[in-house]
Amino acid sequence: MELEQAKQQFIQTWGNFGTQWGINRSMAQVHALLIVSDSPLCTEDIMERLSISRGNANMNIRELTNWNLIYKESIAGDRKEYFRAEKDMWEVAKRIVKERKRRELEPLQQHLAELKKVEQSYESISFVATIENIERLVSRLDSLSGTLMKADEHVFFGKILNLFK
Amino acid sequence: MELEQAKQQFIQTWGNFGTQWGINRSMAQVHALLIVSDSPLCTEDIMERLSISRGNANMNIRELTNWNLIYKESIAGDRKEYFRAEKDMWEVAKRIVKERKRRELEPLQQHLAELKKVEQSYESISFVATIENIERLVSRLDSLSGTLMKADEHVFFGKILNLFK
DNA sequence: ATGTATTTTCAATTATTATTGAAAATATTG
DNA sequence: CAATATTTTCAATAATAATTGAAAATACAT
Repeated sequence: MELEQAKQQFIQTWGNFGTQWGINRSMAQVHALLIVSDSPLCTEDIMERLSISRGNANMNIRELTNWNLIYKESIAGDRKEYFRAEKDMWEVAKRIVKERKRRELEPLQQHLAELKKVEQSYESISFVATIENIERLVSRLDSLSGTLMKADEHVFFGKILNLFK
Repeated sequence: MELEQAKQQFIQTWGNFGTQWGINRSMAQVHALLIVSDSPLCTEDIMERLSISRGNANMNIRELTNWNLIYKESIAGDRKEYFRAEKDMWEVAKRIVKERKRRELEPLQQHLAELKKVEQSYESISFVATIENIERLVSRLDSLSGTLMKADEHVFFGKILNLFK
């Protein structure tokens, strides 16, 4: 397979993978494109390479910036903004986890806490127990993600794997 | 808040949460309904409680069954099929992880392996390095999920948390 | 300040995904 | 084996989400 072909394929694969996780295809594809690009790209470049509109490119670039997955980079003598991706994939994973935690786990925890305020009764006992069960799970995922964030990659996995062998 | 109201709210919340993770709203809602239901429910019950069509109910019940998140249950003297949900949320988490691993991580690993077959050249070096970086990440997620699956809840989190304090 | 390049916004459109519901298939009963 | 209950399928429809593109806003240079 040729290099350009392989990159194209990767962009496709990453896009599909994204949609399965609630990330829209274009966003995942812009991300993939920047990951496999050796030099920073501007909006025009991205529009061309992915055949998407300016609006679409702009919106997803912004969103990826919010997720801390890509950075602005200026090129001397050019007034356009260029973008490059974080290429350390462990770092990428950590940032995605961090962001989803903030955007989803935390709000979910609040919702669950609200639900426990249901009026007490014989019938509500098992409901509250279930909610508490979920709270426990969520707070565990939460600590796990916190741990993940702080842990150095090598040390973390080394210890995990040793723990259970 | 009243119990029925709280259950309704939970179903809503679980549904929204699902959509953010690539699971369709109805499926998440059927799941939620069964989680908070004290007795097993049949298709009719589910249709009514969620105001969804027979086809929709049937399809999502089947899908939840494939994910091992709900079970068929028969009620003596009734010829309809009834369903109940696994209520141990740790178990639920493990099954979701197991299923997503099988459906997504494994195919992704195959794709990545393919991409490494790109023809060697000066330009392809960094591409292959990136792919290998991703492979490493994926195989780590893979072991982590494997570990998760076998680990007892308490032991697992106890050890994790001790590790990093 | 004026003109030009660049970025952003957002209503309209298109594409995708989910849902319906009636018909077909299957299972169960007497 | 009918008759009936139940489940499944799937083409049509509806709902949702993504995308476009041109206009507005902003940033920059002279």
